[in-house]
Amino acid sequence: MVSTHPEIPADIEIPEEISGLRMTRQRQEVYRTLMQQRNHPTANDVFMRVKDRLPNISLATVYNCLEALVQHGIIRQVNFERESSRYCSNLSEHGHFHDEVTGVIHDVDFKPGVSLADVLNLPPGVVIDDVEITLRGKFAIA
Amino acid sequence: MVSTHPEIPADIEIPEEISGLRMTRQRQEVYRTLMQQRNHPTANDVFMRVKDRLPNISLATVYNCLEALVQHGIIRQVNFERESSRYCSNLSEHGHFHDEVTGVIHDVDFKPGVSLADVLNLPPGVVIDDVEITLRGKFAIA
DNA sequence: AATTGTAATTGGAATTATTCTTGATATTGG
DNA sequence: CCAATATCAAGAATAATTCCAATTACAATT
Repeated sequence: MVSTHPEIPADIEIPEEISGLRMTRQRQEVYRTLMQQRNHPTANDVFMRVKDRLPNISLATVYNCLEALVQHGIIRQVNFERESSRYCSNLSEHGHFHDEVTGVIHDVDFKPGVSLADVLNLPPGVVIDDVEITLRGKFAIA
Repeated sequence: MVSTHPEIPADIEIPEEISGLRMTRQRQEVYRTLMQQRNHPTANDVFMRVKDRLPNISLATVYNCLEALVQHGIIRQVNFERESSRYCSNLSEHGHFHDEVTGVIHDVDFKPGVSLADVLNLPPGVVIDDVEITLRGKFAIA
């Protein structure tokens, strides 16, 4: 099943600091946007949305904030082909299904209890730090 | 196990036409390079290598050739994060393991008989056209 | 409260991979 | 052979992202 996100309150309480990262106003707003807008927005999408609350924020700052959040494991960066990076606050390990018709990206969860090693012939002795699973396709005409 | 490639002869016989694509000299050389150099070269890597045989070829032509070959399903284009695209003549369905230490990319085969649907909770009714599995990690210190 | 050092932000310039454009060249079908 | 079409080369253009230098904010001391 596609993961459904729990309802996100319009205003999220964001702590002063998350895993060692100082949460400045800009970072808070970037993070809040990603919590609320779970459709994998690009940096520019986030920029436009955050401007409502911080009209003076610059795109470079949005990039900086996104990078800082990614570095600290607070959000995930997702790449599709050569398109703009997208960002995602869903930290649970999951893949992405990219609907070729609508362009919408759906999170796809792993079935419980499966491990990659069950599926792939990994080189012996590897330690996997990160996995990216991307599917492209369409919905069958009903 | 990591897929090993069969030995590639230094000079490969390349037909005039592959799956409807006219194999011009430039496309032949680009393709030959990918057959011989199986370490997932970038467009620029291919360019530099092909120049030995076709000194007048341009980078734009290499891009054109690569795109034509990808469109006709003769090679695969692989993306890692936001890096330059890489190209790959291994058409069997496989994933990639990106060694963070050395930068080397290893092909990773699926275990026989496994299907993605066994592993992922796909949205009902989807038709998957393409799968991309990318792992990042390192070799454990022996 | 002022000071000092560090980190963050801004705005614009720079970079990089890739695509586009245009005119020249080659190739194929009639 | 000639016309139509496809391909190529060279460089310009583009788009996403990063870099840079100059402020600004913040935190910890004094």
